[in-house]
Amino acid sequence: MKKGHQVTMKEIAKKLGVSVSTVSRALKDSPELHEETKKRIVELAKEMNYQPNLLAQSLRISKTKTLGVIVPEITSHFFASCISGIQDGANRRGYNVMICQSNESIELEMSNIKTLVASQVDALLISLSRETNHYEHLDDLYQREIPFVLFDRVYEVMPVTKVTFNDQGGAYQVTKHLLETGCRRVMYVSGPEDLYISKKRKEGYTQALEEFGIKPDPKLIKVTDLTLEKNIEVAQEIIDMDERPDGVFCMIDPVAVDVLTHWKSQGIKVPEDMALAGFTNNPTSAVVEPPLTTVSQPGYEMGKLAVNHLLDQLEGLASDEPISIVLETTLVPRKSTRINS
Amino acid sequence: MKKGHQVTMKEIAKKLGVSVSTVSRALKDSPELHEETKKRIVELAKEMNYQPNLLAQSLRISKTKTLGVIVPEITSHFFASCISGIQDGANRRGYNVMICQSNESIELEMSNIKTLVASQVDALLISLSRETNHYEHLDDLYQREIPFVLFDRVYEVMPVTKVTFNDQGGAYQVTKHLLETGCRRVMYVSGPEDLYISKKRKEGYTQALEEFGIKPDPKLIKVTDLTLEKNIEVAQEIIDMDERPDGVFCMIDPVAVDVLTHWKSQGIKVPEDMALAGFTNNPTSAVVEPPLTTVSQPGYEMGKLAVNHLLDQLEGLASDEPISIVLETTLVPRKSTRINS
DNA sequence: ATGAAAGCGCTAACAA
DNA sequence: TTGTTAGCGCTTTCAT
Repeated sequence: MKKGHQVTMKEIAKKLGVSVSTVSRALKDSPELHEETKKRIVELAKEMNYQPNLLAQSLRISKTKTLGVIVPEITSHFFASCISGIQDGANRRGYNVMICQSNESIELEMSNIKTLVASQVDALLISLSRETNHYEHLDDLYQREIPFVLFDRVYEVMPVTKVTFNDQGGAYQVTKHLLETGCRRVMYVSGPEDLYISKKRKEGYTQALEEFGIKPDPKLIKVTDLTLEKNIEVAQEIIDMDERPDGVFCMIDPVAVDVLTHWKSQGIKVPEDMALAGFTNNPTSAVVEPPLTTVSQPGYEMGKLAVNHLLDQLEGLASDEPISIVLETTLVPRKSTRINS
Repeated sequence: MKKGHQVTMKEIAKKLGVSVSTVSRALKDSPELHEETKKRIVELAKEMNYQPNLLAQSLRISKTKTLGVIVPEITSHFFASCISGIQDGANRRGYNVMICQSNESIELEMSNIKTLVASQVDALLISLSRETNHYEHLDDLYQREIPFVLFDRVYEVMPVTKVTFNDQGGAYQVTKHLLETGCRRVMYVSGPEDLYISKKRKEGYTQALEEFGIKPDPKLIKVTDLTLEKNIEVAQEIIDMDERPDGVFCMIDPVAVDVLTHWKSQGIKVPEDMALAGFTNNPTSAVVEPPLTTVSQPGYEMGKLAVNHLLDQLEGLASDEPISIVLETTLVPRKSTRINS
């Protein structure tokens, strides 16, 4: 399959009997040109449907006006929202975006970085894979002074700009909500314990308990690997407990949805038997029965903020000093938690 | 924010006292080199962490090994799945992918095409925006011999490769299912009538009715613009009908979910009062109460097929003749339709 | 087996 | 006001 020919400056120049530089100047509206020539060139360019070759341009000025984005999973609604925010923010400022997904694999994450760097992206926005537990590839970027920011799934000690949610605060809010609506034995269903968000949300959970004078009970913490099977296993374990909790806070909505589904199949009533809450505000959480109390994390905003700050830095509008941007979350109370009065 | 320096062939050449061409040859493992020189070069390159500048390479060989993708909405689960399939397929064959979303706007669609073409992508995969009702921008691509395929939202008469689902077949399946489970007054809730899928699914709906000897009744067709408000309005109109349908097939899941939610709030029981079915098999359709009967469209497969055929064409493994690939859908019966026996 | 040179399409310093 | 020249990093003939 052949590819059609693209009009170049050279051709325009030849047709008009001027030099390529004149064409170049005319096309970027340089003031030092004769109005007449400029007009002729611009008109012919339009007529011939000239499109600049961004490749050549980038090579020449060593800037691609392209950003690389790496997310763990494009099909996750949250990350899709982030991407959407990044795209919109980038486009508005004349930048393009190359998106890669790591599929939660550190290998792919590293190879994604490699190709994006080879493609000469001006900077990167990265959300780390679940598997990522060593950070040479990030160190390498840092070493080579390739600008990047981390968002949502960050490596805390990396001295670059990081954009995160106040996970602890969100977990605090939702746990407090459970306590305020009458729960006294609140359980936390955590994801893998080395995950940043697992830890942070646990901290918020503990904080709320302590504020209510409740001593955290290790029996009231369960861990899932986030697979459907394990989620169901955990759901069943909760049913089987001698002393069941009266409220359960799951680290992310999908876990809560799986738990809910299993419970319903086992005749457990939510919130009457046990209250249930999630985190993230996925679309599904709103449509399950009963609708799930959760914590909303605006991914679109996160993406937009991250890209805007990155571009501010790139373009010298903001200091290069790495900063940490923390977005607040909001509690979304729904029927899966008791509306006590 | 400055960007770090990248090692070039020139530097390697200088360090080793050889020419750039020799380095180039060594790095692509040309057979006509002295083994010894080759080894020295390759080793030094690795040591210096040399990464080829894809920009320069692309400019030279006029191939970027990059594909452009345009989807209406990245946050839609279906399109995210398509993208995922496209990415995986492309990466496996050494290609990168630049993704854009049109936000269902023809303006953005056109400008996306423009930037992708300017970025010299080797080919495009496009799913048209809802707004797209004229096609000069596609004609233009065609004229300029820039390879592209259309997927899911296609322009039927365009002589390029198109990948679609058997929408008519899917609609037929689900309507037939409604009829087989006892419905006799089956309604079709359509999206905007100029949409390709609105039409195709209506055809399948009509076909099933006719097969059951039922004459299509214009009163049993309603149209929504797919907004929440209009969906609810339609849901209420159905409730208010003198002669209600006993089964409703909505063109896409989100509509069905909105209808279901509204009905539940009005005390309508599904499927007892009316059966309900959707199309697409969105994640939400599985978790609503009752779970929604729907038709599954594997987006990942669609993306993979589309990209593989495109690359086959690009690389001469398949004929350039445009073909039409039609994927079959599968009925996913759930509790929102009566399980009659 | 290796090097010199040209050129991909563009920009920009320097000349004129 | 415009042209000439060099060069971004790479590949690829053509010499040697």
